Amino acid sequence: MMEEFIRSYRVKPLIIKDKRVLRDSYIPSSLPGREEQINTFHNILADLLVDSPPDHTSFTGKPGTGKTAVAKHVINKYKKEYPDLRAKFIYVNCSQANTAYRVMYQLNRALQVLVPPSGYPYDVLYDKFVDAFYQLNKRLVVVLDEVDLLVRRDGGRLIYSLSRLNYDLPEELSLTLVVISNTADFLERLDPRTRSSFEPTRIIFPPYKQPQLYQILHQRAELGLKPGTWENEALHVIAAKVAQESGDARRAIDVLRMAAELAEKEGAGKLTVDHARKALDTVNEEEIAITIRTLPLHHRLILAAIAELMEMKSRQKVDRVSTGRIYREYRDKANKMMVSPLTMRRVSGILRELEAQGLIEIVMDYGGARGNTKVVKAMALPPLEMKKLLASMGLIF
DNA sequence: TATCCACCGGAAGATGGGGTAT
DNA sequence: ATACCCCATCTTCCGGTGGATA
Repeated sequence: MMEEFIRSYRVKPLIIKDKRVLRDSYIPSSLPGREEQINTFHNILADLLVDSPPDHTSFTGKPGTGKTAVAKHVINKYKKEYPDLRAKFIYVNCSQANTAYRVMYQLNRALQVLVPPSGYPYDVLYDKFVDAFYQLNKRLVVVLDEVDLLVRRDGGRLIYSLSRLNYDLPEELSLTLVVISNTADFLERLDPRTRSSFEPTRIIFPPYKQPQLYQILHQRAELGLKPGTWENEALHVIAAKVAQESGDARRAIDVLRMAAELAEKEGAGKLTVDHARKALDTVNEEEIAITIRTLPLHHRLILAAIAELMEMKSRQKVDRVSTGRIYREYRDKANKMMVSPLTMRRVSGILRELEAQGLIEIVMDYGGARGNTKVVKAMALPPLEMKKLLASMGLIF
């Protein structure tokens, strides 16, 4: 068995030419279906060519609609074509830098200022950044990717202070913000003060349609797989399914990679429709397993409680899986494990977190005299499988 | 039309664990 | 050792909320 395992990985790849191309972090030289967005953003930055400040810009669209790729693509182009531009581009991903302090830390680092990653007063970092900015004497374009994660904690104070900064700057300096977010209403959720000093040009990223997804997959296959090792029909199958469920190019590319790996492992000479179909299922389950594995203890306990109740519901033993019902089930489990349970307020919040991670589906139930509550409508996996998965991670019931 | 259920979810504060500077 | 910083997570407090019911 061990030998078999080793052999399967020592086999010389027959299909995959360049694995990096099959990852979503790879940025190809052209982005099918996003020509309009590229054009718009390109034109906004064109102000830099006549040394005037570009407008603030916001990118909005669901995950996997090419926002980050377009931003990087256009910026790379400027860097390459106009190396002497009196401007500097800074990219910050707010999924890691999700507080004002950490963003400021990144900005300082980008300007070669060394500051500690924590422990300092925020104002000191801000002042150091402004000093370095003057010193640099170039226009700045700051990209804040996944900015919703920052705004959720910070309430937009950083965006406010960075956009306000422009009013104090001399003619030859400017700071342009490019904010990238997954939610369309993120601008509306900023506080009014911020919104009046920060009015970005909006670029919208609609989900990919099937033909565009096919083009994207075809492009990746051409670059990442050896010639003649795939059936075009397999790409069509992936494109069709993904277009129908989400239009998420990242997922489509993940599925393609998984399909190629499956074909490779089987020793098949070609990536077929069958591999595509199998990959569509596998990717989903694996993602769920990974998400659950990284969940903190109480999240898991709550998920286990939900699985328990959902199963009972399918046997008509429970009529609805509501917050209060979940809470009591969870509390019992926690007590049994000698863990002190969290409060209901917290559990209510965790339910929203589990929903955001795609593990459960919630609907509000306005039950009149029965009161209002969240009700779990569905889980990402059937309750029994969910229980099995949780049990395999050391949670015993 | 007032009441009331069973929660919702914002705000603010406590807690504890990371850090720097002196 | 002491006095500051930042920050994620959780608790406490509490004013809503939609619609069935009286």
